[in-house]
Amino acid sequence: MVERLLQRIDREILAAGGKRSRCRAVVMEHFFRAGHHLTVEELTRNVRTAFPGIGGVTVYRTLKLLARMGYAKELDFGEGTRRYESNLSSHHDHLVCRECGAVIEFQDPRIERLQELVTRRHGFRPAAHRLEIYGCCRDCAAGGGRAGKR
Amino acid sequence: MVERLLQRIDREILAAGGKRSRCRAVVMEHFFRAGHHLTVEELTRNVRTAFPGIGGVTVYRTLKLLARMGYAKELDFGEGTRRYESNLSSHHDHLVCRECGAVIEFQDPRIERLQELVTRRHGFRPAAHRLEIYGCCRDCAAGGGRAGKR
DNA sequence: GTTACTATGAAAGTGAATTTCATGATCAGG
DNA sequence: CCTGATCATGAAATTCACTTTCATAGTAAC
Repeated sequence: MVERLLQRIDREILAAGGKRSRCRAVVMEHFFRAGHHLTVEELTRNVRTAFPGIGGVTVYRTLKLLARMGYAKELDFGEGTRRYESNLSSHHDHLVCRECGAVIEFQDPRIERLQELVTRRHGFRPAAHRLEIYGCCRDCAAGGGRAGKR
Repeated sequence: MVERLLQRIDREILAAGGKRSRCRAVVMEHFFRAGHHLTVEELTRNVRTAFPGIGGVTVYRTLKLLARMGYAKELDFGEGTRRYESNLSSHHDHLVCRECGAVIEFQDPRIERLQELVTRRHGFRPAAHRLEIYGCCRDCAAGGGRAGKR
């Protein structure tokens, strides 16, 4: 599943004049296997468990490349550092807990539809949007609020 | 109108142990008089026309102060630099044109209501949200797309 | 005034992200 | 296989927005 995808991306890179590389393959594999919303630092840590020598710069470059190719999306929850997520699943928005940092994905076609209406009213041609709701997740609201989840 | 507001903020600062200052007053006045969505750099440029000597650091500090006091809101349209807007008008969201950088504000109670429903479904207690729709504004879609508007 | 603060701005410091550059891989074609 | 040509890599340097530091100037209370 992920293998198939990596092969496709590899072919695309080759067609564009790029070359295969072990490092990049490892980074991409970890990126697509990992859940979502990874910072570069987190992903670098993960990758290093399997490939200790890898430089953080390469992770940056690989994610930028994936973003340019349309396979990754850059997120910004206002933490001062970017997060990346695979762009393969369908569109969704984010609930971000300000207590523990948990991120819940959600999707609601009614919101999408309303956005259509709003943009049309302003003669605006929508290309993308981002909706983030910040607050307090169920666990944190309930009691302790376990830290360091995400 | 703005004078009244500035007096109120001044009193609040005094009550908190701060002191009056010419610089800060000028920055605040320009901030509240200017439209919206200013970067620190833009506001600094504006302020310098009336008060040439002022340092950018003071503008940063004043905006941070206003944000802490709840009179300003920090925005982030993913440009790599923050924008600030007065927090006095009612809640609204933003249409951001990727061609010319124009920002249109809009408000739709139906979107707010749907967000209520979504968060409740996830046991999430919402505190704030941000919705930005990126695309192409009417002017840019129509023809030339005048640059440097915003 | 005098004292005790706070505000200011130049310069230095942060931290994430990017670029540079010498070195190491990878590919195409002899 | 080699041999170039070119891309990929990573350490170090750079950039850029933003923050902090620190000596000086300003402001308020006495």
